[in-house]
Amino acid sequence: MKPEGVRFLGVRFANKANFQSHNIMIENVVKQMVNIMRWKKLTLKECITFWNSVVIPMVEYQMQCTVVNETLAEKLDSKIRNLIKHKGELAVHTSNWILHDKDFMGCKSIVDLQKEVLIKNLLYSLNQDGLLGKIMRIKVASIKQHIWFNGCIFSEVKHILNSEKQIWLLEGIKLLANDNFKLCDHGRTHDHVTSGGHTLIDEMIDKKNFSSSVQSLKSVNIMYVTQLIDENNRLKTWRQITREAGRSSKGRIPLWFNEIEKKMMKNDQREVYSGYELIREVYDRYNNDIVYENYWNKLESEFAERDLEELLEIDNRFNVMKMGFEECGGILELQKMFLKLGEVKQENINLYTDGSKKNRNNGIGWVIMYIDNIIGKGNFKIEGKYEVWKLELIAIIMGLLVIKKRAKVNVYTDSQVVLVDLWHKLIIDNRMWSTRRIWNVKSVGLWRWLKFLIKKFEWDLVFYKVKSHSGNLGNDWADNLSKSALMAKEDKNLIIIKLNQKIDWEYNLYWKKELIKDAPREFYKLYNQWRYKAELLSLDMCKYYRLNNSMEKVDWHRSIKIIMKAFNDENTDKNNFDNAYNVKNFLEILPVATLLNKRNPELYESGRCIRCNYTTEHGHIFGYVIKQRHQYFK
DNA sequence: CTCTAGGAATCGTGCCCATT
DNA sequence: AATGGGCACGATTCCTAGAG
Repeated sequence: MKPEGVRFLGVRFANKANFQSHNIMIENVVKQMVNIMRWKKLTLKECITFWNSVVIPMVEYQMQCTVVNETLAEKLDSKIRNLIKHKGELAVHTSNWILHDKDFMGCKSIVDLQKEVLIKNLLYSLNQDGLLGKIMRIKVASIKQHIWFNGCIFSEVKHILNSEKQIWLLEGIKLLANDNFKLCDHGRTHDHVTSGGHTLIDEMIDKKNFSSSVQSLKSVNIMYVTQLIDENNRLKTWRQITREAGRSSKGRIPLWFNEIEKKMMKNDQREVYSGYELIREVYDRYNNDIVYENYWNKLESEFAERDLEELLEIDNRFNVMKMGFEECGGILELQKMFLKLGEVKQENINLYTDGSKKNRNNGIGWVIMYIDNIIGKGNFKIEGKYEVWKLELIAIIMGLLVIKKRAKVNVYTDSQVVLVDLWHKLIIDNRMWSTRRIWNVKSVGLWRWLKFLIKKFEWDLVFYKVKSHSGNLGNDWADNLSKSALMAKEDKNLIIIKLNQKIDWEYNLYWKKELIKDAPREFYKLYNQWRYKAELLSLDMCKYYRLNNSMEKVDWHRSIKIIMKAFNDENTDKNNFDNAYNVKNFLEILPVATLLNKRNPELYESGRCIRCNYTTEHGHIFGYVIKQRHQYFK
C-alpha cells in the first residue's frame, strides 16, 4: 500500500499538516520494525544494534515535523523494551534504566532522543543570523500574539503551559520545561518582553477564564491592567475601551471585564481601589525603560573644557565596556587608559598584542606604537578558564577597546589560529557565520564580541603575523607585559569577562538557571545518562554506597565492565544467557532461596541457603542450580 | 481535541406616544 | 413642532454544548 503524502529529504509529509499524522507514521515504523525483529532469531545485542542504527535514525528524521507526546513516546519505548527483555531472557520487571544506560546495554530511548533533537534544533534555528532566524522570530511573535502573552515565552514557562492549540515551538518548550530546561533566563525588563504596563490581565482574573478571553482581549488591544485606567484613576467603561480600539461596542460585555470591574471598582463613580491606582513615575519608567547613570556631573567637572560630542563618545565607550565585563578593578584602569589615549592623535597606529598562560593564571598585554614611539601600553590579569588562543583574542579586543572610533590600526599578533583560521574565515570572508557551523567553535561569544565592536566603532583594521621572540620591539614588550600580569597579585588589574546577551547568543540553554555554555545536545545526553545513574544508586542494593558516598571509593568503571563482560564480548546464544544471568545477579532478582521464600512461603518454607542451610545472606545463589538444570533439559 | 451552530447579552436605531 | 422615555427588533459579540 502506498503511504499518503510526499517525501522530501527523508521526511514524509502527510496531506494534513498536524502532529497526529506524523505521530502515526512514527508509530507505524516502530511497530513494523519491532515486529520484524520479534520473529527473527536474534540475540539481545543484535536487537539493540539494529534498533540504534536503523530504527532510531528513521524516527529521528520523522520527528522533525512533530512533537511526540510523552505518553506515546513511552508507549513506543516500551515496545522495544519488551522485545529486548524477551530476547535477553530477562524478567519483565527488570528495571528499564539498565537497558537505556550507556554503560550497560545502551539502547536509545525515544523519550530521550526527542529531547536531545529538540534542544539542538531549537537553539540552532533561533540563533540563526539568516533567513531561518528571521522566520523563527516571526513565529515567536505570532505565538505571543496568539496566546496574548507579554513576556518571553522561553523565560516564563508557566504562562504557556495551558495553551490549547498544538504549536511545534510551544510543545517543544513545554517538553523541555518538564526537565527544568529553558532557553532564556531574564527578568521582566528585557527586549523579549512587550512593554506598556506593569500588571497583567491574567494576574487579575481567574486562570480558567483567561484562555477563553484571549480573543476579546485581542480585539480591544488590552494586555495590561494599566491600559484600563484613565488619568483620574477611574476604570474606563466598556464603551470607552471599544471606541479606543476602533470597533463597535455592540454585543455582550465579556466576562473578564465584569470580573475586573467587580474587583477593582470602589464606588459607582468607577474609582479604583488605592492598590490599583496608577503612579505616574512607575508607568513612565515601564514605558520608556530608561536606565539613568549618575556620573555625568562627575565627568563634566573633570573634563570641563571638552566638548559635548567628545563626552558622548566617552560615555558610549564606557557603556560598551560595561557590556563585556563584570564589575571588577580592571574596568577603571581600562577607562583611564582610554581617556589618556584620547588626547593623542590616532592615525595609522600599530597595536602589538600577546596573551600568556601559566598554572591557571591568565595574562594579556598590549602596546600601541606610532612609528617608533610607544604611546600607550597596558596589561591585565584575566580570571577564568581560557586557552592560549582565546587569550590572544582577548588581548586584541582589550587593546582595541582603548582606541578611538574610526582609527586606522595595524594589528600584530603571533597567533596563527586567530589570524588565519578564524579572522580570515569568520570576519573577512564572512561565510562561516551560520550557527550550525560555528556552534562547535569554542567561546564563539568572543568572536561575536569582536565583530560587534568592529561594526560599532568602524576601525580600519589590518592584521599582520609576527614571529614571537624575533626581536620585534613591540611584540617583545607585549610579551613582557602579559607575563608580568600573570604574576600580579593585586586586584587592580583584574578583569572578569561576562558577555552581555546582546553580544553573546540571543538564546542559550539554561538548566535550573545555570547557563550551559556549549554543546547543548551533548549536555542533554549527559543529563539523561546521569538520570539513569541516579536510578542505579537508588536501588536497594546500592544503599550502602549511597549512604557512605564520601567514605567509600567504588570503582564503578571496573564493576560495570565485569557485570557486562558477557554482553560486550561476543555474540552467541550462550553469551546471551550468561549476560542475562549476570544482570539478574547484579540486580538481585535471581530466584535465590530468600526471594522464593518471600514470594511463596507455603511452598518454600525456609529462606536459608539450601547448600549449607546456614544463613540468608550467604551468597550461594540458587540460580546457579537452575542454570545447570536448564542446560540439562535443553 | 477541534470546530461550529445557536443561545445569551448588549448596544443602536426607529417607532410610538406623552409632554412641553 | 420639538423633545424624551419606553419598547421592539436587528446587529454584533461572547460563550458553551454537542457533533464528529
